[in-house]
Parts: sequence; C-alpha cells; structure tokens
Amino acid sequence: MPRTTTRTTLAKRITSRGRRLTKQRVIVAQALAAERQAISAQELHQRLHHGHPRLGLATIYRALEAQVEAGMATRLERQGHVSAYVACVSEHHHHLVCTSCQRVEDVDETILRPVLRGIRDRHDFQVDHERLDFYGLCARCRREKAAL
Amino acid sequence: MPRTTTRTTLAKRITSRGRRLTKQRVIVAQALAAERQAISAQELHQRLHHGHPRLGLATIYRALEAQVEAGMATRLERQGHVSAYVACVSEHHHHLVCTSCQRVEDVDETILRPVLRGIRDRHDFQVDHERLDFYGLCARCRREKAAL
DNA sequence: AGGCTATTGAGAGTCGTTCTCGTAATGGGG
DNA sequence: CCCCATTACGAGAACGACTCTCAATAGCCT
Ligand SMILES: [Mn+2]
Ligand SMILES: [Mn+2]
Ligand SMILES: [Zn+2]
Ligand SMILES: [Zn+2]
Repeated sequence: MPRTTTRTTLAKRITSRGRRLTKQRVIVAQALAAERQAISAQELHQRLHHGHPRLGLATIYRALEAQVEAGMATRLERQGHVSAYVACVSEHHHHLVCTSCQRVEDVDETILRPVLRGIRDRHDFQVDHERLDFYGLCARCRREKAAL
Repeated sequence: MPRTTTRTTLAKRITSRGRRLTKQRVIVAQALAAERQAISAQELHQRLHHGHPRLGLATIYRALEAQVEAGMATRLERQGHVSAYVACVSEHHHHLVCTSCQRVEDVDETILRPVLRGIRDRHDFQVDHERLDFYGLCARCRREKAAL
C-alpha cells in the first residue's frame, strides 16, 4: 500500500464524485491507510498535528466522511459513542477483547459468514451491519494462568 | 408480562444489589417492558412526560442503567451515537435490530455455535461472554419496501 | 417514628461531532 | 496559463447525547 497508490485511488474516487483532491484529503487518506487499526478523528488529529499543525479537526472529519462515501473506508461505532475509521473497503471488523490483559485482536471475518447466512435463512433478516465483541482470555493469558 | 410481574422482578433484582425500589424505577421499568422495540432515554422521557411531568431525564438514564446492571434490559448502540434500551428476559441472548421499524428479535442461539468454535480454533481465544447485535431490515420492512 | 443514606430533579458541565462564515484553494473553460 | 465559479478549509461557536453536582427527598431498617 504505497503512498502513490493511495493518492491515485483517492484521486479517481474523489474527483469522479465532483469533489476536489485537496492536500488535506490526501494527508488524511495516507495517514488512515498507514494505520492497521481503527482510529478516531481526534486521534488522527493529534497524530498529524506534528507534521501538519494547521490541519483542522473539522477538516479531518470531513475528509474521513468523504472517504467513507467514496467506499475507501468504514466507520465503526466504538463504545462511548466515538466513531472510528478503518481504511479498506469491504467489511467491518470485530474484536476479541482479553479481560485479563485488555489487548484486542481482530476476528477472522470468514468465521462470521455462516452466521450471517443463518440469520438470513432462519430469521429472514437482511443484515446491514453488526457489532460483535467477544470477551475472554487470550492465548497468552491462558498459558500464564496455567503456569501458576 | 403484567405490571405486577415487572414490579416483582424488579424488586428482587434491584434490592438484592443494595439499591432501592423507587417509584421512578418502577415507572421506567414498566414503560420499557410495555415497549416491544428498542427505545432511547429521551424518547422514553417524552413518552412519560404526560403522566409523570416531574420525572427527570437524568433519572431515566439512571433507571435504565440500573436495569441493565440487574440483567433486565440491554443497551444497544443506535446509529448517530444514541443508546437504545430493550427489556430482556434472560441475560445472555443476542439481537436483530430493524433499522427501519426499530423492532428487536432474539437471535436463534444455535446459529452462533460455529462462530464460537471458529474463534477457539482459529484464534486460540477462550470466549467467556460476547455481545452480538445485528442491524438491518426485518422481513416485514423488506416486503413493504419491495411493494413500493 | 426516626435516622442513615441512596436517589431524585434541575441545571450546569462534558465531549464528540457538526455547523457557520469569512478566507483560500481547486480545476474546468477560455 | 489564467479566470472564476465553486468547493473546501480553519477557527470557533453551536449542538446533542449524556453525565455530574448538589440540595432536597424518600426508601429501608430498627
Ligand atoms: Mn480492530
Ligand atoms: Mn432480547
Ligand atoms: Zn490477554
Ligand atoms: Zn422492520
């Protein structure tokens, strides 16, 4: 995912909607693409403040929204009513939260397909988006507990 | 679910936690039990204002939170960062929330088994409890939209 | 009943997000 | 390449859902 690729994709998807390719949108898009986790607008603002002190928070919100519209990012609802954004298109991703060490892993999304199919077939319900969080013990914490 | 049942259940579950059975909590619990769809604190506040003009919004938030803690309700995250609450019978079940009519169905739990197995096998993660909410269109709303 | 203390109501405060508005930049047409 | 309508930006105010503060009230226990 080189910077030039991000810029080219952005140019195509943004301008084809009658919007303009601004420096700020490029900066935000590249920063989001560099993240491998979901990140909030405010976190992104702090992170970019060193290199781009004049980049405003509202602009980041608008740039992220434009990317969602363009299909280049997804908005997740984080707990505490905070939106977080992830680069890449297709699906949300879901989390395994370790109740011992508090670390978070991403769920392998392919695991969820049978569930979505089951819901469609058994409940006749068309899922648009879902929020899935699993709480428990990660492999490392389980080994540590076993060692005691 | 008669009013007396709601009151009795509430009394047991609230007072056993060292909390007090107040008029306000009873009013909110009965109103929530009477709803068959998820409802926000503010909607509940408006709805109750006629009969109980002195019932405060903060009290409704606190009463709903107490019910969630007591295992009698679930909080759902609605789009636009609004929490919605549903009365619940048992503690551990999952929901299909229709984003059009706001009705809530319980998920057939057997559908979820392959997911839990997949998480154990693929992620080496021991799930203790999980929170699953699916948002989309129910069968009825989908038919209504198709008819237009 | 009487006292301890959880809870209430009203409003102020918090915080993420969006809006307003004057200024600056973009990009298509000349 | 330069114009210029139009889109976007930055700063701060506004907004909305939710939480906190605090004095007054009301459950609960003896
Ligand atoms: Mn993640
Ligand atoms: Mn339920
Ligand atoms: Zn762990
Ligand atoms: Zn519906």
